[in-house]
Amino acid sequence: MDSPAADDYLKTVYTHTEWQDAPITPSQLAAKLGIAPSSVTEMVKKLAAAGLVSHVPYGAVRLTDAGTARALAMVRRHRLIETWLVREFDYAWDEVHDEAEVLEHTISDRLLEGIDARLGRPRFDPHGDAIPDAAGHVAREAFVLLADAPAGHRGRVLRVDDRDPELLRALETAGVGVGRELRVTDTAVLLDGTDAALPDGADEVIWLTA
Amino acid sequence: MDSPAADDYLKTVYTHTEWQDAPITPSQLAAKLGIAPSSVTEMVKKLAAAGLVSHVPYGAVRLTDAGTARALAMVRRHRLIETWLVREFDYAWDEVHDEAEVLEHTISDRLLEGIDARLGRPRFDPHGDAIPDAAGHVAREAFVLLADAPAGHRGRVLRVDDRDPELLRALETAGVGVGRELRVTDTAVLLDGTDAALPDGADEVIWLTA
DNA sequence: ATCCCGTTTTCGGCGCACCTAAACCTCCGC
DNA sequence: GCGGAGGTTTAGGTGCGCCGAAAACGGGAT
Repeated sequence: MDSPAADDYLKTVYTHTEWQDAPITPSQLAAKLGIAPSSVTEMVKKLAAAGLVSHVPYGAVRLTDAGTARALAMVRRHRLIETWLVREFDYAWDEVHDEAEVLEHTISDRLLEGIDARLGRPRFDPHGDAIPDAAGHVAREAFVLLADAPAGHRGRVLRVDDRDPELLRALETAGVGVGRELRVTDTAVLLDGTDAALPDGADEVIWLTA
Repeated sequence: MDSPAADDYLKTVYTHTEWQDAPITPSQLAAKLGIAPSSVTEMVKKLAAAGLVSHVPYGAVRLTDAGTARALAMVRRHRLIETWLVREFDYAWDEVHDEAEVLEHTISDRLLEGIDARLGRPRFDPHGDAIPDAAGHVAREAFVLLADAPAGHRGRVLRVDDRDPELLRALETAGVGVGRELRVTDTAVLLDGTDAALPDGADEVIWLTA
């Protein structure tokens, strides 16, 4: 059970629980992968048979240790490739996702290692997502979703979800990027003391330090 | 009719006639691609229907103009990637083929352009094969296969076939590389005036200037 | 306690690229 | 001019990952 498709499932299950708690359901998996729910049932059955996920009928999907290891390897590939495209080929942070999505399945371990070495073994990608090291270890920091941050909260932007390029560009324009300090009031989000005028939906894709 | 598989067929048909005249037969195609002859029949039929190759039943396979354009694009990708791996990741010239074989299908036009620019738009790859430019133009020089070179012939190594890594390493050891000058006598091949002691089969993979 | 509705699964099916076995052409040697 | 060997094609079949339609499940609302 090793194929690009299987790797995509594992990676998607992993990233789902990276910034929230609830395990992923089959329909959520289908939506994120852009495929029919019935296809998910089928693939999940195979992954479960291979010991990569655990799944009881009509229940959620969880990674086993073996599945987590495989997922971490894919996440590492994806994020290293994104970092590399931004640093060495001047891709903007909203342009790297699709290319990385393909290359993560096709680059050899050797080339990946070469890229990692050349980049100086970075621990975070351009969106602030942690890059697992070759052994699968991940840097972690306490976080809160901007939408959940209470009035008065101050925090550094830890991470911006990379799935909506348009939103990413809007944030760029607004001056919001990984590392920037934000302050939450009950009516607005402040950047350098003034209203950041965030685009719609921004509070659902920005994570701050807790 | 555009798929990695189709591109592999087109590329293989193209490269077959790059250093010799006769058009490729279905069985030769099957052998080079490592698949069954019947699979070739099937795919060639589809390629012919798409106007990419011409083929009469029981006959050889030839590229149409459209097919040639597609083949040149693939050859360009393959050779640029090989060049890049050697120059920027210290791959040896016998190690690049497999990685390039995969990446040529998955790298975007944009990234390819970035690689081309970064390499300074090279016109030859590490084996001496010409890299078509983005418009499909190829540098060409008169050549002769070492096995066909008459006694007394002197020439610069234009190209070494890259399909046999073991042979490539043996040539490396013997000191034979692209650009080296060879002299053919009726009993030996001389490099710097002394017998180059070429490995078996070497004369079938080395091309010299005519 | 029951019903209902959204979620999940089952079922049959598709396209792709490949396979083997068997039938079929071609053309060379006699 | 014919037979046969070798190359080519046809026929039938496989695994993979996907689909839509319809059946089955199960948890919240009544």
